[in-house]
Amino acid sequence: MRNKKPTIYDIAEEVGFSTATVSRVLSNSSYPVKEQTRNKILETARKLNYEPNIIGRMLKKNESMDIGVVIPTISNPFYPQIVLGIEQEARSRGYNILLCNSFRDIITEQKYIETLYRKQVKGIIISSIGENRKYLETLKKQGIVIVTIDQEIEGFKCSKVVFDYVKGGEIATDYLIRQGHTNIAFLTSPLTRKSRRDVFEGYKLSLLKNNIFLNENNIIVSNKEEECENATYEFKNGRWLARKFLERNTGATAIFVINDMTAFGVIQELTESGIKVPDEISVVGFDNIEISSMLNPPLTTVNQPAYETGKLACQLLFESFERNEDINKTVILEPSLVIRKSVTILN
Amino acid sequence: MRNKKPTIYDIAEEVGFSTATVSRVLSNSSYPVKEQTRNKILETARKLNYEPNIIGRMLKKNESMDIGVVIPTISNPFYPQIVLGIEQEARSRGYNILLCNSFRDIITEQKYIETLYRKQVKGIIISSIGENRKYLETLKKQGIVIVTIDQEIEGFKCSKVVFDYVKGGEIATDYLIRQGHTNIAFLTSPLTRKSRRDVFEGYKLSLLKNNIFLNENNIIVSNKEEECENATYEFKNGRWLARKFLERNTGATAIFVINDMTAFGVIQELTESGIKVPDEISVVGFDNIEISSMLNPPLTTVNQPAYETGKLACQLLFESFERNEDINKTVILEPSLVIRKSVTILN
DNA sequence: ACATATGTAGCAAACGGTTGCTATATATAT
DNA sequence: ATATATATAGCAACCGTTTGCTACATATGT
Repeated sequence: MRNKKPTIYDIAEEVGFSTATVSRVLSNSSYPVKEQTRNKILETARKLNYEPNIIGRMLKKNESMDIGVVIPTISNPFYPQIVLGIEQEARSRGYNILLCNSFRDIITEQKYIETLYRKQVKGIIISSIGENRKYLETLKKQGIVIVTIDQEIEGFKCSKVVFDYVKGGEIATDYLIRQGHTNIAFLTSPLTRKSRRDVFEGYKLSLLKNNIFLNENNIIVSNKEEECENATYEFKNGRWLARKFLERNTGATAIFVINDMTAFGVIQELTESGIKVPDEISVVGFDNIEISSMLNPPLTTVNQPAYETGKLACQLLFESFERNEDINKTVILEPSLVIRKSVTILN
Repeated sequence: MRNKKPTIYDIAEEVGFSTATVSRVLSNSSYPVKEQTRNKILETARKLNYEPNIIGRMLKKNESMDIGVVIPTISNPFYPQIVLGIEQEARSRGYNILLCNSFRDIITEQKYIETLYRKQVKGIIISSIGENRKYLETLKKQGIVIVTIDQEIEGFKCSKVVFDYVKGGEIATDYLIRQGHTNIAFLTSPLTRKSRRDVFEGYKLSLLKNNIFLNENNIIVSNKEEECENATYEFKNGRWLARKFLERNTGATAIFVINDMTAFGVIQELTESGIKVPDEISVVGFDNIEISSMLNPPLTTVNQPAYETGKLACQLLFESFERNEDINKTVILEPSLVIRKSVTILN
């Protein structure tokens, strides 16, 4: 029933040459082999449906052609784009990616890193919860290249693709102010992550710069600890935040929401409460995930180039591979505002 | 700079036992080893930061703990859910997944399958374009388990998770008719895939059953060949279809769209043309991707359980592994209608 | 006391491919 | 004719683990 997969030994026997020669032909080595011999080997390989066993090759060369990708969850649409960027870049170099959803759970993340290590990946691209620094340091010492995306790991030296969250928060708020809004609410999930604190920082910076007094009542932070970065969860969180917002009744004319997914929830809650976006309240999000343009109204938001992030991270990885050293380079991605239709101009 | 990773030899030398014993301890073999010896080995392993080299193990045992997942593109939100289902199931058994985006391109798909084969994956879960049957048959003969999802491969025997698309098309149309709609348009991307033809079949079946004459003008098929199953592309396609629909002016009061992503485009185009959904025109989609509930209005759609699909596919895979034979089982997933707010009751 | 089971450990051969080294034949240079 | 370079091929060790087989010591049964 089950054929054994052919090996170079089978081919060697069939053609009457040694496995050394067969290997050299089949691995495109630069080692010279007589044209006639080469042809005979190639032909036989084709005939037997031979495909090299990468495991054998890996063992000998002591490196895999896989790179590990650790993200919170593929279910949040921000991450698939990153993964796509990584994958495209990796594939063009013959590498594959091992996908790991950590759900930002320390244990899960740690287990995955361990597995990747055992699987001899050459590198890991990770959006980490940050608690596994020690472990990652061990890997790094053993020659595995680490690149962080989305989240930095405090006190850990490695290549990283970072995003200027502060500036992102700033330009979004600046924009609202330019449209005449002065009473601007800030709705966010818990500020447990630096990226969120940075966005908040940008918001405050903008207010300060524009001499607008920060009304503490306008800051609404969801209290529940987020279980995982799951699209539905964030959406519901948005609805919760919007309800709180309505209760507070601060007279804000605009809302800046920590991310698009949450903003969708905010908008839906407002809409269902009979409040029109943007006519009565303006909303701006953060991330610019693909569907933000498909919403009704299309969401004005801060663009965080996910695909680019993945692509760059992967490029940094390969740069390290090629130079055969840790380059510890930091690439900073700049935010930009995508103006759509969820913000109105105040007269 | 770069430490060499410790191997069982290092440990064997350190503790003064043979690699055989070390291996037995470190791989949790049932082979009896003296408690004292075991402890000494475990301790040393910990001290040296030892992690087994999976490549070596794989080579010896001749099997990897990876399974390949081939999907059109992770950027279409339907697929991440499938992938998540697969991953969760795989992880619980200690397996990892190698992610491959084929973009439904024959060559890309074929290359990926080849790579997976070389990487000695134990199984492949694939939503295939179907042209690589021959190649997959070779793999199957060599003991690699194949499970298809989403799309069947004509004439290829293997386990599959299929979805009753015909019924899906039927219940959606039934529902519209029950709400009083009799003039129902059907908007779709090219009917190159069986799943789409099936949905169309269901639509026609429902009309027939309800004695409603099928108006050819109500069938709108986008002509452009789809470049890839990309979210933005499908969205734009929806806008194009809606424009065509408006031109045709058949007086339809409801639109059945081939998938949610496309439906978003339809809704946006209608909205921007000043037509209110669902007040003036009802829309029902297909897929029930996560964001469908977040749209404005929330989309009434046919639920295709993506996460379940992935999970079941993975279970079928493991069933084959365990029984060590091809089980060629077919699991049929039933559609259900998710009623939200994009359909109005006609008086 | 002897035979038999059991506990504990090592030897060495795999797994499939790569590659440094050696060997021969042929070509080129002197 | 001799020395040197090049083309072509094989031998065998190696990558890190696993495991069938062997070996000895101890325990158990009679």
